[in-house]
This record gives sequence, structure tokens and C-alpha cells, in this order.
Amino acid sequence: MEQPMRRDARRNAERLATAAGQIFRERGLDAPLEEIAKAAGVSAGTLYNRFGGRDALIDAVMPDVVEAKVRAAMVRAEAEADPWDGFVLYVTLLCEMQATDLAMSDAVSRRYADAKRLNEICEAQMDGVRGLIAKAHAAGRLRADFTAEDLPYLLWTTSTVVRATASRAPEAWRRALTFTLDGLRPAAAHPLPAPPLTAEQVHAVMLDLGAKRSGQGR
Amino acid sequence: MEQPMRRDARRNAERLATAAGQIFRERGLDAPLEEIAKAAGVSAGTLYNRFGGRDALIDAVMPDVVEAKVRAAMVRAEAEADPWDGFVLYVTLLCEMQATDLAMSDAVSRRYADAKRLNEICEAQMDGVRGLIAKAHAAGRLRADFTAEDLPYLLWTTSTVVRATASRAPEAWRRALTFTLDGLRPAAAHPLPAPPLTAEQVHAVMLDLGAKRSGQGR
DNA sequence: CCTTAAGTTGACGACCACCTCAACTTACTT
DNA sequence: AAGTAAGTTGAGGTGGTCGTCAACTTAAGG
Repeated sequence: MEQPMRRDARRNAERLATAAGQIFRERGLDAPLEEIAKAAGVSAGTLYNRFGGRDALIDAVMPDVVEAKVRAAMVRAEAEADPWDGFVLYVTLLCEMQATDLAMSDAVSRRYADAKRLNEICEAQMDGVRGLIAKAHAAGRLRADFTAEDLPYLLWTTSTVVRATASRAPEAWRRALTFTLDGLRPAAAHPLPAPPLTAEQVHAVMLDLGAKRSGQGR
Repeated sequence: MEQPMRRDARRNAERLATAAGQIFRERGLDAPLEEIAKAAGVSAGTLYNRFGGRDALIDAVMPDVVEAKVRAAMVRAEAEADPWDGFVLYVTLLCEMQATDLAMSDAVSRRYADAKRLNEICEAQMDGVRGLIAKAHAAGRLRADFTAEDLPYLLWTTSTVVRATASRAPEAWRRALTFTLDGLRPAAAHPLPAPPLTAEQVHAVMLDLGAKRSGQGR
């Protein structure tokens, strides 16, 4: 039943995937699809035939890369003896990815409604994050009022700073991140003026970010 | 020599300025100019006649508002007895403006190459900021390695979070800001991994932000 | 009034990105 | 070698924004 794809079709699909990987990485997940088609040496129509639109293309190209990178970061973080060091390492590694790969930056800080696989992977990763945070809390090395739902903030903010400063001061984000991390130690804690977002709110905001630009709410 | 404007022309210019104020405030400084023209009840052509383009319109509409608001924030900040409280208040007030007025958010965190008046006002405000920071430093209430060039970070990051969460959790930015402020007390300080941006770098980055979207560098 | 310069209009061309589809080309089967 | 389904193409429709301009309208002075 799985009638095999024609050879040229498969070849083109692979070229498209490769091109998408490159261009997403360089320009983010909002890169023009026609640019990707051109880079793959096919017409835009073919891209829409093989995949079906941006989200499907993203979901075909990104999940493996994202999973591998994010999992590797988690492994390294969990290998740290000190839970705080583990937490810091994890956050720093994620930000490093954002700084060196715009596709990762978008994949981690936005949600594309129809990129199901990608969303599942990101969701799954949250479990690991909760563990990391729980350990740091248990060890009294992370302020008690910091929750897993606060992490997206860090990624959103780094995403901004990184894009703004990428060409002129590629390491600048580390400085901003350090300021914030310094505020996350228990000793630094002062009362917070607002509750954390709920998991649903985080998800909804990420969907907004993923859905085209402009529209600010409604 | 100052041949007075015809009455209808003046009337339209005023309507345009008013409409621009409203729409910039609701949608940010990137709002479609045709939307503004429509709101003013004139055609797009008239807008281009009276002003000359987006930057000129911005420079006609924003400086007074920005100056008043920003100056008021500085006055309140300087009235605080404790220099740290003054610093925190100033930053918080600026972020509040960003949260309630997208035009302020853009005006404060971006630069529009041809909006001369606006840029001068923002530049001038930096002096006050330096004073605020110097006082906090002198009182030992602000970590010594924080510089005036680090402030734009806070505005960039708040700008992002605010836009993302405005509709669903309008106070969420206060939480994120608190984390960072908690990292700016001297006691929280740990070594920074990167030097601050130079004033020129800050300016250049802001210009990039102001110049259309997309283009990542070069 | 009526002239005329100032002002306004709105259609228009340019650009960019999305997505589609009828016509064409190709790979695979027999 | 030919038939045919699968695949590809690229022009073209859509939608949105920018900026322009020839033709029209209007304010204001004589």
C-alpha cells in the first residue's frame, strides 16, 4: 500500500528539507517559502505539493533537530553535580542555541499551531525542565517562587536581545542573561508583584507569537 | 514669509496628527499609514503631502508626548529618598508606559533614522539616567558593573514580553522585571561574562530595530 | 463672482509573500 | 515503446503596504 514515491519526488523532497533547514537556521521560521524553494532548485509549487504549507514544512524539518539538541542540553544539565549549576547550564545552552540558530530560537519560543510533532517534543521537554527546577528548589539553590512557567520569559527575552544584537555583539545576550540569573538565586529573592502565567497562558501566548506578526490580541 | 496654511490644510494636518497619536498608541509605530489616513478622514495622499513619510509623521507626533512622560518619570524617580528605589521606580515607570502604549514602547526602544527631534529627546534623557545610576552606584545600592548601556536591554526585553502577554496577562511583565531587578542589587552580583555594549553599539542596534523588520545584520 | 494657487483625491504601479492550477514533463510499468 | 499516473512548473490571483501623480476641488484675495 505504501506506494513508493517517485525518485524525482523523493529527491526534491530531500532537497527541500535540506534547504529549509539551512534557511530556517539563517533567517528564522518566518523565512519566505519561495526562498527555500529556490535554494532547493525547485519551484514554489513543488514545495506546496510535497509539504502543504509552512507549519507542515516546519514539522517535517525541525522536530529531529530540536529534540536532539534539547535532549543533549538536558543530559549535560543533569550531569552537573550542583542542581543550580545544572539549571544555569540548561538555560545557557538553550540561549546559546537561540543565539546561533534562529530556527531553534523560533522553535523553542513560539508554537506553530499545525506543527504537531514539534509541539509534542517541546511539551515533553517541559517534564525534564520541571525536574531540573524541582531539584534546584529542593537543594535550596533556586528561589522558591520561580516556576517552570517562568522559563519561557527567559527564552522570549533572549530571543529578542539575540536578534537585535546578533550582528554587532554576538555575546551580548550572556550579559543580560547573567543579570536575570543573578536574580534567581534564593538570596536575591524579593516579593514578586504578579503570579506566574498558567501553563495554558504560556501555551496561548506562544501560539500568538507563532501566528503571523502584527495582530496584538483582540 | 511664513505664509499661513490654508484652513482645510491645517485642519487635516491636525486630524492626521490626532489619528496618528491614537493609532500609533494602539498598534505601535509600524501601523499602516493608510489606516491613519482613514481614521483622520482623509486620503493617504494627503498624509504624504502634509508629512512626508512615517519617520516625519512620528517626529511630528511623538516627541512632545515622549518628552512629557519620560520627564515626569524622571522627576518622580529623583524624588525618591533612596537611589535604588529611584532607579527601580524609573525603570518600572518606563516599562509601564511600554505596557500601556505601544507607541511609547517603540519610541523608547527603537530609533527611527529620520525622526530627529525624537532621537534628540531620547538622547537627552540618557543624561538623567546616567545621573540616576551614578547616585545608586554611589550609595552602594546598585551592582557596580551595571552601566547605563545595560538599560536598553531591560526595555527591549520588556517590550517583547509586554507585546506577547498584553491581551492575556497584562501584568505579567512585572514579574519578569522583578526577577531581573533582583539581579541588579549589589548582593546578587556575580561576574559578568561580557562587557556592556558601547553607546554606539546601542544606537546602532536601535536603528536596526527601527528600520523595517527582517534584515538580520550585514 | 471669478481666478488661481493650494490642497485633496483615489486610482495606480511597485513590491513582497502567499497559495493555486492548468498545462506540461517525467518516471515507472508492462 | 507507449501509456499513464505522478510530479513539476511558473504564471497568475489574492492581499497588504508603500509611495506617486494627474485630475479634480476648494479656500481666499481681488
